[in-house]
Amino acid sequence: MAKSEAPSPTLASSKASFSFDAPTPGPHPLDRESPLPLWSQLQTELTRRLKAEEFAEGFPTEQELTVVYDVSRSTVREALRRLNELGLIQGRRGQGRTVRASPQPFRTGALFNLITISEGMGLPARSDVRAFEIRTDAAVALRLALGADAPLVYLERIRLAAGEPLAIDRAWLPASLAAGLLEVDFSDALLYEELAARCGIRPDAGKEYIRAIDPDAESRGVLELPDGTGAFQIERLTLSDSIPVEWRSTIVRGDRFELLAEWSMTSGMKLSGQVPSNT
Amino acid sequence: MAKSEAPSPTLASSKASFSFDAPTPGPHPLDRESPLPLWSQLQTELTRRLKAEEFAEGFPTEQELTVVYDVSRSTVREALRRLNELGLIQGRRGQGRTVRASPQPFRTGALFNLITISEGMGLPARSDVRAFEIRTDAAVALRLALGADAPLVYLERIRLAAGEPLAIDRAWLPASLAAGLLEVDFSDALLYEELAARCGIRPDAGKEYIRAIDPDAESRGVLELPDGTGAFQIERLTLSDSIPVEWRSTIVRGDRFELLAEWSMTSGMKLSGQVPSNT
DNA sequence: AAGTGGTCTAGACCACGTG
DNA sequence: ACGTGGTCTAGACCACTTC
Repeated sequence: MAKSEAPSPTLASSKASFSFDAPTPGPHPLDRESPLPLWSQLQTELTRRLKAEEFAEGFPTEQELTVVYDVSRSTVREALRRLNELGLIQGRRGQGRTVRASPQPFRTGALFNLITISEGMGLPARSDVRAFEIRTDAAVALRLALGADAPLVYLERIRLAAGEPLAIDRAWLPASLAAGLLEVDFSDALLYEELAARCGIRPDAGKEYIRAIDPDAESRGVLELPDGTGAFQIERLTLSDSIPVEWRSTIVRGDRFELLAEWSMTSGMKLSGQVPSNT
Repeated sequence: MAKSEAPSPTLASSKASFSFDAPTPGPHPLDRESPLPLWSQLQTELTRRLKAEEFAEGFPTEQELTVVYDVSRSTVREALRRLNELGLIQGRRGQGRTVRASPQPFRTGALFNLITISEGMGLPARSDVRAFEIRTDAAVALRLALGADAPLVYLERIRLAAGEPLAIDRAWLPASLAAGLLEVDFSDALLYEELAARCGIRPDAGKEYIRAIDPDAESRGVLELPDGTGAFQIERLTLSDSIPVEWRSTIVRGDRFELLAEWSMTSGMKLSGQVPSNT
């Protein structure tokens, strides 16, 4: 059922439109010349279509996907397995896969709470890009377990929320892994999404140091932070497959952000960020 | 290399010992008649051998496992994938798989990390008791879900670490529950321990708001906090059996304390406090 | 009976780390 | 150069659900 008698062109039917790059609806072809694995491309592609709500009338079967994207069933399953782990879809033997209502506010192991705190906070992810280039930095390279003069992709952004500065965000990534990011416009993109889509890197572990500081005059100016107000400094080492992929240092306005830790015997601990609820 | 020229019988070599059921060392055969998938049996089998520390000298390669257990590489990989997800082994392209040191000393739900942060921090819990009495406080009573003029046990302490001030700690508890505490000398006692011992109250849930502030002059004086340094404000509502038992407000020196959050796909999140590891 | 996902096989080539 | 894990293919049979 629900076979694609669709008006939109499928990939299998013809090669008529092979150079489409615009955000057209329907399936986009995979790039067999890309260094990214096919399953990774397929995962990104299906995530895109999920967000575009193209599967409102049911998720495709494995068989359909092998035909539409012209890959083997194993490749399809590898991509679907990851989507399942991320809580985006759900499958059952005999009755196909379904799109999950909400991306699970709280998945099994993979909670990205801390990662997403300074990455969006649920607010529009507008940013002011102050620097985006290749640099070297001996101190950062050390933390990334690289040589002192290793080239690094450096991205410095002012994160805005409701039009007002919320944080200064500085990120360094090994250029050997992340050079593919350089063409992205990060005034309106999420770093970890682009990292997955363009570099095939998906953070799976990390360490975060959270401190309370009194920011220097320059930071105060950039953040428009009033006197008598403090700030968080959050430094983060991000790993993927046990390999360091990012060092990040973020300064967050203390009057616009707080951490909320909830704990209970039964459900364990949950940490989240939010705008201050009182005082 | 490391082929098993072992004294223990391998499966591939012969069918000589087919009715072994005892906990013998070495590989046990899989049961092809079992309703359990082969990969599941293999996962169980490898977990058993891991616990028996049979892989102290290196984890077998995929190729070896296909031979020893007589299954396809896909089946082996399915089992290894799960062991990896559970954090028992770790693999990298080109250099084989290794047994992971410890499956993460990470208990399921009941970590009291945050609670113990200002309660001890691993340092001697010396305190300077500045006030300890019955009071009323309308704002605090509201948070404890009590009437505005309900009597509260109020305890204010300067927490010392290595003889230097670390934090100002103010705690309010309903006098109806905690009056039994009044005879304790809290210069050298832990609040939650006394609460359990004398009042039979054991916190089992809580909520903590963590903010970065610029402390006022009085707090700076008490904490001996240098200029140009920030501080944490940590407010906590503690529950026992869903009943509020404590409201606490703590101001912690930013130069002597940091939060460390560690996150991984396999083990979830862990939050702890420590003295800063770097600037 | 037909279609789905779950399991399994026997190959193949490649990227990476080490000798 | 070699062995490792990573990816990919083209099949196959089975268990389960729905019709």
